[in-house]
Amino acid sequence: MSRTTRDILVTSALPYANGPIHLGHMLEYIQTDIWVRYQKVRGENCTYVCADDAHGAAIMLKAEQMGLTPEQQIANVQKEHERDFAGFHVEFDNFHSTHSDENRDLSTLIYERNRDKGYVVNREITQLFDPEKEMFLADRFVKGTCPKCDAEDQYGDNCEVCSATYAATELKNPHSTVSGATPIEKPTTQLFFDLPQFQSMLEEWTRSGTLQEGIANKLSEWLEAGLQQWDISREAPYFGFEIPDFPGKYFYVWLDAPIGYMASFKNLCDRREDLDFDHYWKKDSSTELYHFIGKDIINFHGLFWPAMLTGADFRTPTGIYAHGFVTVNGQKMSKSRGTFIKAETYLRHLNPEYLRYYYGVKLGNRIDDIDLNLEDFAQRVNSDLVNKLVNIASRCAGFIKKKFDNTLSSTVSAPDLLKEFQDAGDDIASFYENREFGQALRLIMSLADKANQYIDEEKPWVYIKDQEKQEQVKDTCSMGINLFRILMIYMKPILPIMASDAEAFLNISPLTWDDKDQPLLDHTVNKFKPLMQRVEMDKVNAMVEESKAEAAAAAKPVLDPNSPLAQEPIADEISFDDFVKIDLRIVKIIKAEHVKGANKLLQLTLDLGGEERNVFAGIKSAYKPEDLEGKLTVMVANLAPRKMKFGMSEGMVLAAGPGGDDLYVLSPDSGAVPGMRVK
RNA sequence: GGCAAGGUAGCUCAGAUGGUUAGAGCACAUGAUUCAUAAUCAUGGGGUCGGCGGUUCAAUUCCGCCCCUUGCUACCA
Repeated sequence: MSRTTRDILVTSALPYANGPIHLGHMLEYIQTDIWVRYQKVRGENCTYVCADDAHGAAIMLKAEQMGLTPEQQIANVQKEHERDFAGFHVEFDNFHSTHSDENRDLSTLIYERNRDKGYVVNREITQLFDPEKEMFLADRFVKGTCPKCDAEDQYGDNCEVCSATYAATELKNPHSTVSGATPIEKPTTQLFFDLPQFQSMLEEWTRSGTLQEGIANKLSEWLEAGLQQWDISREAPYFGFEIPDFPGKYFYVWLDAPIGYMASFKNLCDRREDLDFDHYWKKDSSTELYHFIGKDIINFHGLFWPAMLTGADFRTPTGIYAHGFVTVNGQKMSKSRGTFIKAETYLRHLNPEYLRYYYGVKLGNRIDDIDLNLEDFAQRVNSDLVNKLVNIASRCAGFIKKKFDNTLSSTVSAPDLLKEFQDAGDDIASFYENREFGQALRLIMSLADKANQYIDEEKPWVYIKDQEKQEQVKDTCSMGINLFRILMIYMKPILPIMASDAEAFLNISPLTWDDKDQPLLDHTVNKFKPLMQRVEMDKVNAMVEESKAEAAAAAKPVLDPNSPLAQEPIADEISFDDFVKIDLRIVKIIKAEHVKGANKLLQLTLDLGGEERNVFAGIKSAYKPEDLEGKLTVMVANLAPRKMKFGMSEGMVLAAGPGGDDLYVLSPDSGAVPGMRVK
């Protein structure tokens, strides 16, 4: 079979470097990875790149909240992201970052080319500005009362109660969610990408036929409504790339995010002799370029991105493949229900190939949402993979080992069946190619059923008892193992680890698609070991419980490790009755003096409003006696007297702080007089 | 509000340019079997295909209205 090898470049959307990967994200990376592995097992020259999306105000603020620089923040997150992807066997050829030299260069290049062709215009607009934080506020950072229905605490772009949409400047009682300050309106000059100039180019491009129907519909909606200019600049402070000829302004994160695909590939090309950047990205390139994305970002990839590329004389994508969202047990992922499951949490409990298989079963080439029903997940995986697929090898391997020295027979006992399995490869391949993974798997599993039926009919466990029929049993089981081998070729994009374990069992080099045509004859295999354990519902439930606990813990504000609360957590709850036992009183310090021989103590004479108390306080390191005399403070008046080395202490004054010179005696607001109870 | 997608057996989903008994897998029931990780094989029960109305000889499939779910509604990453 001679055919030209395809040069294919594939991307998944860049995960935002703001938080952890969860099972919703994983749908896309698993979908892409399956498709890429399919291309590779078919022998195509397929490259899969991705990167962290590292820019934007949200990341800047998140870093600030964590007490980190944005660079530290994105480095930490990238490490976690790469770990999680590897955990699910998502095999990128390169995983880079949008905060990289390559991306800066390419973003600048694309910007400058578009600018020089007149696709970038300046315009003055009015935006909300946080006077305390001294930054312009995106809609999501402004909250206020809905101008339509008066619902409180609504975001700056639309109301979650009456679902009205409006401009942030229309909100009543707006406040900045960053500082709490009332934003003011401030004029600013911004750069706009002149998208309307690409109207006809985009109309043509979206009708070119390679887009999914759902995407084409969606895009034509926008195209019919008329395109608007796109604001591609943001004001400092902003974490991103400063615009070369516009100091103080930065590229909007969505400008440089898709360019991150190119940057990641560029970064890889610089390390790989066989990959040439221009070959893939030049205008009219013969290579294929596919972007896997979620349905929420169709506009960026279907309108802005091809327009920007065209304006900068680069090629446009061959295809944009959008998928729907993940629901869990039929509902939106929920932190309180424990169905907002992080990749990391899943991996602590379950085998990643379970999820790869289940998502595979659910995935088609449409934009429908996908439900992860946990009961169904466990049953489906167990039934299909363990009971059905692995069972074929498992039930044959025993005979081959015990009776035939692990050696397969030299003849094919059911050539028609073998041919059926081989011929199905074309249909399965075309399902994979068209991202109809569910249909591919349904076909594969129906073949697995046929293999089990075949073994059932041949009854090796009966004939093994008949000395005359030994060869027949060997043929049957060899046949079964060969059928299993073909199925593993077909499953390899979905289950890479099980495939490699199967290769070890079969004692063969890594399987490729075309190996289906050559059965294993007169070949010695290795000892069979279980290739997959069943999903246990207990583990699924434990994962959900852990996710619940994580969500509850995350709901509490993140504490700076140096904060007082982190140093000394709040003590166990007490009742009001417990509290009123403590009699706190305002006192006046009428005399304060050093204690001879004491390192830490000052001796205070306190006026309790008619009664005097002698109290020793360990505050010498922070206060001079003369600074204290005449001050009002608070004491515990009913504390049992305690005999100390230097005399009797009749109570205790209240102070805060860790100690040393970091101590602060409490003082009441003016007006309080000695003897008043504090409660 | 507008737009889009979806609402088919207990669960997850196929499917039909309108036409004989609407399909699959899982789950369930019965029987067979015991080689296999309590796996496998055979048979079976189960659905007025979201609701109402219309077009038609005939609609779950076309049209209209309604209900429910999800998403989008461009300066939000």
